[in-house]
Amino acid sequence: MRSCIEKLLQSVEKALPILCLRKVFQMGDTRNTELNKQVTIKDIAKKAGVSQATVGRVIGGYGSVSSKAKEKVLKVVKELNYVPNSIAQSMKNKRTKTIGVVVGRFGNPFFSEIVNAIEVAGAKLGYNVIISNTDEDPKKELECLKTLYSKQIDGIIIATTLSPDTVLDAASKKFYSGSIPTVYIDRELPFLQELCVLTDNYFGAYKATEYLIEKGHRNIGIIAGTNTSTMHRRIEGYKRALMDNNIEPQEKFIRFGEKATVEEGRQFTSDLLINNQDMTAMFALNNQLVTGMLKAINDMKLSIPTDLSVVGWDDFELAQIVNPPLTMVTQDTEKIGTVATEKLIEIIHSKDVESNALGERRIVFNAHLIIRESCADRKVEWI
Amino acid sequence: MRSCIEKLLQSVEKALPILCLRKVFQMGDTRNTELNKQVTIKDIAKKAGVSQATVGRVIGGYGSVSSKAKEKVLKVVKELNYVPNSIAQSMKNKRTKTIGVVVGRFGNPFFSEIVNAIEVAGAKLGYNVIISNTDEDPKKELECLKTLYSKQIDGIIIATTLSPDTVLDAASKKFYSGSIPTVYIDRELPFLQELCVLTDNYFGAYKATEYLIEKGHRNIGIIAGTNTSTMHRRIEGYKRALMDNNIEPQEKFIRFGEKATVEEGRQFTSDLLINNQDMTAMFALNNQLVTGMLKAINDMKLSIPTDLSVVGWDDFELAQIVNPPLTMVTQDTEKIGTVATEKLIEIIHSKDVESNALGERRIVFNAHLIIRESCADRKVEWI
DNA sequence: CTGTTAGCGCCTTCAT
DNA sequence: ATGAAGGCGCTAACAG
Repeated sequence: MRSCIEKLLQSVEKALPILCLRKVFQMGDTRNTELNKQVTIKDIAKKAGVSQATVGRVIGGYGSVSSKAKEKVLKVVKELNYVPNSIAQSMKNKRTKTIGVVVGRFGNPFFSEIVNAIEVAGAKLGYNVIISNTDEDPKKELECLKTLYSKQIDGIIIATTLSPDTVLDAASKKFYSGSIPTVYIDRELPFLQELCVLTDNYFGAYKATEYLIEKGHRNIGIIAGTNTSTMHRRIEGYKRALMDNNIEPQEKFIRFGEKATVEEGRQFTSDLLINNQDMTAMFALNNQLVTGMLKAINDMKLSIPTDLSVVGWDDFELAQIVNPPLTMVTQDTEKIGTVATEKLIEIIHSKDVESNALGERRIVFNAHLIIRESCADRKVEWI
Repeated sequence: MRSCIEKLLQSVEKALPILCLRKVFQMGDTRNTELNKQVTIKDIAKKAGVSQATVGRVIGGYGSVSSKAKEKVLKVVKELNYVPNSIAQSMKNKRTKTIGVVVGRFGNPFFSEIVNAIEVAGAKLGYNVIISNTDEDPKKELECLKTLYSKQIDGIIIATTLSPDTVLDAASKKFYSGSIPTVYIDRELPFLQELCVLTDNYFGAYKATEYLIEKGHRNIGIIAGTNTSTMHRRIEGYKRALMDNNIEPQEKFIRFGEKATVEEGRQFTSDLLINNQDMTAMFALNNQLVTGMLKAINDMKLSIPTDLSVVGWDDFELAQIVNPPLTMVTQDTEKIGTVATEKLIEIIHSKDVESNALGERRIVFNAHLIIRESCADRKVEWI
């Protein structure tokens, strides 16, 4: 039964018959011929026996053209398979119909869902999307913005890695505010006037913490990461919920990482568990941290929720079918992406017309607490 | 404890002090002023008291310039915060330093991981990435390609939604082959000569099926989707493994969907389970189908691997910590993305120099079977 | 209704 | 070492 490799190789070869190779070489002939060279408006004009302007009118659908000129042009357009050169168009009319998206890491499902929504919403309105990873590094972020700027994108959607207390020099500020339509997502810089589309992080964290408190937990660990408004607000919500219930927040229950990675989540969790025997619940503040947390708990052979109650942030499809199903705070990534895109494009268009700005400063969506089975009641005899 | 909403609102307001608003309005002044207008080479030239050509030489780093002219220019460049206009550059030298990526859906982690790798590899080599979703629709795919083509991208990486037996008319073929450097990923069209970077799907499916057979399973369900070479090869590998072990593949154990979504996975799984009481194992051929399969199994209150052994395709971080940890076929998404990008850019550059093509036809990576605990031994008394 | 023409910003040859 | 000038492909104002 083992090592049927020879058989395998045979069938692999069979699957791609030699015939294809021949075909391929024939096709090679079409390379670097007319098909390959850009067909321009000039070519159309020459072949149709009209002026470039007339071709432009037909293609652009403005001015007036005699029906037979139009017909001729359209015929040649089809014949030559003409596709307009957007670069030349952009050169002329100063818009590229392209927007830039700048996030920490595209592989992060939270961002990839948002970017997916951005692409879909953008495509619907005729815009393409250029993506850029910053790896949560402010220097890289600035580089990305410069590149996008030089590519003359019409607008930017950014989940900035800058912390809310950053001080920007004038040269950098140009790339963050005022010179090009920009919408911030997920994280906001309070010193900028640009629109920000995000989730109510404070309230989401508040609700989740309150829920754990209602279950009788008082020593609740929390792991966070990235020095952003988003994480700050979540921590604030957590602390506030504790205080509103007469529990003093303690730093020993809080871990705050650099980049909020899976590995940080793992380390922080085992760290918290080892150093706080009295901790009965934990809250991980993003999807990567949740994964890390679950790994650590798994490694330590603890069971949820018997040994530890657990709440995560950023729901994922499998959260409802793992054992036990996880209680999670969720945000609507699709909505964030869609609304950010639609607003950005509104701003872009309004700029065409008059000044700009919709006056909106922030659009905030609710975070939802989805209660499943990862939190146990804690009997509190000693209260 | 409940409805502390007033308190919440108060703290929300506190968090964004009114001071910020003032600052914001001051900043508003910088809008639509010089900062906002593109600074061009002409502006630099005028202010530095030299010709445009000299500025070009300094910035482009070619020809020879006197050191004091150079100094003057660089000073003004910094003063005016000059950023070159890539669009104009592209116009001139016919390359945009941008590549297009066309996939079914970015939200799909398999693709988002690949695209992440593409972005990283591309950025390293000075290329930006435009993304396009096709939603697994050939018509949309062609539209995407046309748009990208019109944007004069330097190359394309595509996971085509076309099935291997598609017949392309000449007009469409232009967008798939021969006119612009193109690298196919994950799925290949045997009638094209372009490079394809992908996983050995046949062998991966073969190994996984063989593994199940070794465990004593003979009635193995399989769920697939999207009419692509990828899925075909996986099904072939599965069938071949069965036949090599004297088991006749039966259509009743196979389900093949349109788009390989979570929902299809769920339906197919419950369908298979209901109609085949003798089925003891299942194999889901991509990440979405795996999720759907797990959902269905969960809904039917079956347990893995006691009631059903299960193998999935496309590993994810949580697969090792769910209960039970899942046995999975994995592919190296990062490598696919990175290699596809590097090869594409090689092709782009080779085209500059002479003809083109590296001669490579396909780069195939191994699929790995990661054995965890989702498959049970099946005692086969009746053999 | 149609053609001519002047740029968009940058590159680059040619002449000085 | 430097400046003038033409042109990439398209748009649109202007003239016929």
